Amino acid sequence: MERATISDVAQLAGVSQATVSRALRGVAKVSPETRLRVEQAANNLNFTLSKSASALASGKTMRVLLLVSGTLDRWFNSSVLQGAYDVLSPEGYDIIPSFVTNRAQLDHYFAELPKNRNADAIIVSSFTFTTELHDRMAAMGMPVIGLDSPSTDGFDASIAISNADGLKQSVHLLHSLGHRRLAFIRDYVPQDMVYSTTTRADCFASAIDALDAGLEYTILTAHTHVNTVEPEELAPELASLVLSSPLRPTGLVVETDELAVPLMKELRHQHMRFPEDMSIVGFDDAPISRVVDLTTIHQNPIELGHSAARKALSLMRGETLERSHEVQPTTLVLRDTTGRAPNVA
Amino acid sequence: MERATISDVAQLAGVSQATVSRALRGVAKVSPETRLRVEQAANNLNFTLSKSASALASGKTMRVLLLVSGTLDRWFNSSVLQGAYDVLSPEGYDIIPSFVTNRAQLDHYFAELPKNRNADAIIVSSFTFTTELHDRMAAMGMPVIGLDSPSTDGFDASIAISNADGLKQSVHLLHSLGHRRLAFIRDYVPQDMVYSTTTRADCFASAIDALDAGLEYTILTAHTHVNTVEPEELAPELASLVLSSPLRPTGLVVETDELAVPLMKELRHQHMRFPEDMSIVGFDDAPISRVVDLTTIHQNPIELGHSAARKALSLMRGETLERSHEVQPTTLVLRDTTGRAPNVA
DNA sequence: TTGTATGCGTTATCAC
DNA sequence: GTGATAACGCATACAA
Repeated sequence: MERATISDVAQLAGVSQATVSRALRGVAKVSPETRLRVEQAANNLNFTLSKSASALASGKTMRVLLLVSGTLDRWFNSSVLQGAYDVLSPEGYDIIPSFVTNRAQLDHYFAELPKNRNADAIIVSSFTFTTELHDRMAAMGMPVIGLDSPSTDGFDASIAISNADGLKQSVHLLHSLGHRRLAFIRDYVPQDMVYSTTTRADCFASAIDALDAGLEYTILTAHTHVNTVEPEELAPELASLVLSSPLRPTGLVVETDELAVPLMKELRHQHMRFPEDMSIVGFDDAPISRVVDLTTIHQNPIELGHSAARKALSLMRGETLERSHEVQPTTLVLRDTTGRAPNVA
Repeated sequence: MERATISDVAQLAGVSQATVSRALRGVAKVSPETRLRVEQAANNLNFTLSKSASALASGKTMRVLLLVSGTLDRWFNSSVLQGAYDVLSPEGYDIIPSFVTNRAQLDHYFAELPKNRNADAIIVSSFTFTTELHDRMAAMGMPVIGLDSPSTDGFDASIAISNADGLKQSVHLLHSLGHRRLAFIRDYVPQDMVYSTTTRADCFASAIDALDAGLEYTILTAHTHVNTVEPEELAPELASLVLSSPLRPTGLVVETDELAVPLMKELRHQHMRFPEDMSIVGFDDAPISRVVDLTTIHQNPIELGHSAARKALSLMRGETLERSHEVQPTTLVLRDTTGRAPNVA
């Protein structure tokens, strides 16, 4: 009843350890008959190769780390995981997910885990890095793939979306609908920020400046960080920020759908109608936005996961990527929460 | 620049490999001074233990498998993952998630992966098992923890929720609100069913029978399986099933919130008002249900993950659980989609 | 195509 | 409390 080892299989098949190893992995030259015999023997003994032993002997762990910012049960993160799984799993790789929510945890993660050959590559999602961290990653001795990172610095490869494009699309939409006073809504930005979504506010401002159409805008920030509470708990505060803003914005752009939805709900409680009184644009095209017919900027985190995983695969095989750093386009999804600006003073 | 091994550290610290191993793991007797010296040496060399080597030598892989039914980016599954992570990660365990969506994949999974000592335990979520699979699991040589499984058979431990209680609560609620004709809505149930949610229809029927209050009911099933399409694509079909049912139900109980939300939206397009014309109860209390104020049955998959992980931990340590198989209660969450039955013929 | 021999980096069992 | 040393189960030159 003890689990069998490779030599048990070898013995039963009447061949050497080495041949069993070759046959089972389908590499090198093994005659069809031998292969068959080995496979049958392995089957009889209920045998599969030990990952630990293989890893030790070969130097490849067949594991890739996935580090995300924020908990694993968030839509974006779990979708990235699913995407990475889609391409890595068929190739025999295990994915080891983990997450951090602040700079301290991030530092600790990089200080502890990856000094060693405990994985063949790491995919790092949605972080803003310091140059110090870049150096540390570069010294890690394994490919580091960035996903949705503001910079490509320190990454061997990366896949990102263009927050700038997305925000530009939002701004242009609202502008063309006649809105002249816009607001960007976001949650609290920690000093030790690690989230790349925080760059969206800057993109929003840049888009308006670049448009140069005389639009006024303001950036409204909640006091509480959304990761410490549920998004809907921020809604009252955000709503009051919007309604009490001296600018009286008619066009709202929100950092994420997750934030936009409860905000919109709260504003409706305050008798604001969308899009008659106000227009609102989210970001992400998360499933929730379809439910409430929210106009938003589409991105596909599963695809990001695919892309990052493919880059990881190539890098692990020692190939050189023709395009190390790529950017996925974002698209504007028009639904029911945007319309012509109201005729107000 | 080559990564250091334990002997490099030993040399630098002026001790033996064995002592380094003991010191770094904080086990057995090592004098404080020695420990300090070793730790400094390890730090200087940027050294951490190799998981592969440790696993091979010790026989413990420090890995636990998490097998879920359905993709990893679904709310329930990613929450379970997060929960398991919360308790396993601090203990030094890696979690290796994977998923299957049908019986064939499930069989393949069990045929391939776990014959071997590639993990110390496995958590299996939301499956309906055949006795054959039970036997296979029992023979796997590692603790098997069930999560949300209809039966405790074949599991060394398990944590579940009471679907029966939840459905009973739904039925009683609708009954006490005066509803006399109920319908249970679900998506297509594959022949080779692996999802435990499919048992909910049975619970619904049993609850009505047990109530014995003369309620009439019907069970409405979509033709397409929700895993092959987006939930909202099923909405039109489900809505027409509801509205064309000869029973003319006024109280709807839906298998999951994920299904209830688009159904309700579609029914509203058909001029049904909730709860004036109809009442609807979901199941899960997924975040989406809060957004649309759906009355539903609450469960907490993160807690399930915690519980399963704790059981796994104990089992891996060779402890005997005082309560191997536990059931978490479900609670009814009243929101805005349920009300008194309409006064119709 | 197949077999032999060595090493991968730890842990654990002994001694001391 | 610490140091040798033999496993652990496999991959891979190198031979044959």
